[in-house]
Amino acid sequence: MKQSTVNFYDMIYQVVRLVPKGRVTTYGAIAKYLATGKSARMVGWAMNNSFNVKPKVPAHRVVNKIGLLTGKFHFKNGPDEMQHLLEKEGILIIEDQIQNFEKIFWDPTIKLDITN
DNA sequence: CGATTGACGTACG
DNA sequence: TCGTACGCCAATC
Repeated sequence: MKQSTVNFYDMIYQVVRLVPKGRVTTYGAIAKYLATGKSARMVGWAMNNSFNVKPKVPAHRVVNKIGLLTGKFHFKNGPDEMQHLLEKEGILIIEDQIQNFEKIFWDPTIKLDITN
């Protein structure tokens, strides 16, 4: 394990934890925020490892660019858990796709959002 | 050590 | 508008 890689993952975890309740962000947004640019895949890879990290990361608030719950199958509690958690936060999901995604989307780059 | 895969994203047809 | 191809970068096989 290289320290640089650990640091990279740690940054991702911190960003995900900053996502407010009832809001979601995307892998690409996080990757861009970390200046990794096109390496959005690495963000997803970090999420996979996030289950082994403490405190645990709310990975259910991270979806792909179109607001699709692509990573729900990776959840330890089962794929339905991710959608359930999001719905519990007030997010409506239909066919694994977040409704009003643009409205609840939280960009880490902004991070100062007033709409709350 | 080389080939394959993957919780993504963009480009192209 | 939808499906396919390719690029990124690390981890795994």
